[in-house]
Amino acid sequence: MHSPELLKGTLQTIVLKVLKDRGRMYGYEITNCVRELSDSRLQLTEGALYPTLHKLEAEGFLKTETVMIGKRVRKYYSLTAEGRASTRERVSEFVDFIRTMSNVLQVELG
Amino acid sequence: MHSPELLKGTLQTIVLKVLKDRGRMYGYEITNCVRELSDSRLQLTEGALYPTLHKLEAEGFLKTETVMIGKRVRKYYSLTAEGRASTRERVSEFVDFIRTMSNVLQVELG
DNA sequence: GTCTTATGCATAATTCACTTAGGTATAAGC
DNA sequence: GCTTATACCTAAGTGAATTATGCATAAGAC
Repeated sequence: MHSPELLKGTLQTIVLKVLKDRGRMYGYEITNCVRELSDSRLQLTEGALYPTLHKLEAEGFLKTETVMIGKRVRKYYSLTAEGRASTRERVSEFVDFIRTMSNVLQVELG
Repeated sequence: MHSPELLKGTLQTIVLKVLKDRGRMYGYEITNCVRELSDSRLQLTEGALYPTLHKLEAEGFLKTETVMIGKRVRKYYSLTAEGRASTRERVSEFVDFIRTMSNVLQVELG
């Protein structure tokens, strides 16, 4: 696991990007997806994930669709057009930030 | 300027690393140094910098030396042995975090 | 010669994303 | 039946930042 401090400010970007790459997903699925993509280095907590999803929805970046699986509720999230635009922005902003940081810290990436 | 959210959790690492690279520095100098290294993309605020320096000193990572320049006080900071070890750790942790993130976000760096 | 900018330190109140800690409920494995 | 996995949610607390101050000396513009 990484120092969780570093994750701050990147959670929204992560959520938006995996939704962009995979299309429709539900919360629990996003958690597992990120854990796999990160080789268990990133473990999204529910207390962080669900409020983030609700916020992104309230801001118009995500839309939802609720499905019943037997008697259990499952809430699928997907990007709106605005969400796709925002994802592009945030990812490129993140890449730019990394370039800047690697300059300040004098480290090589790639 | 970058979205300031991304900076969270990286300030200590930045301070430690520039001190490692440049040796003795004072607060105001660190601010300017980081601004130059980042092409004005990172602007450390005093309200964040000074408390951070004090904290790192209290934790034994930095030591200080106060010098009078005319009638003005200047407080130089430099790394302790522990500070150097911690810097190595944090920088490599940051690089590792970036690798993980580039995997999750499916972006190419370098 | 005074007015603005640069130098240089510092702290206090507030914000906000996250952690921690709880709560509810169904389904599957053993 | 008991534990684990699935699946949603919220509330209190933390802590690193922002924002807003405050103080003081030195330099440059004009």
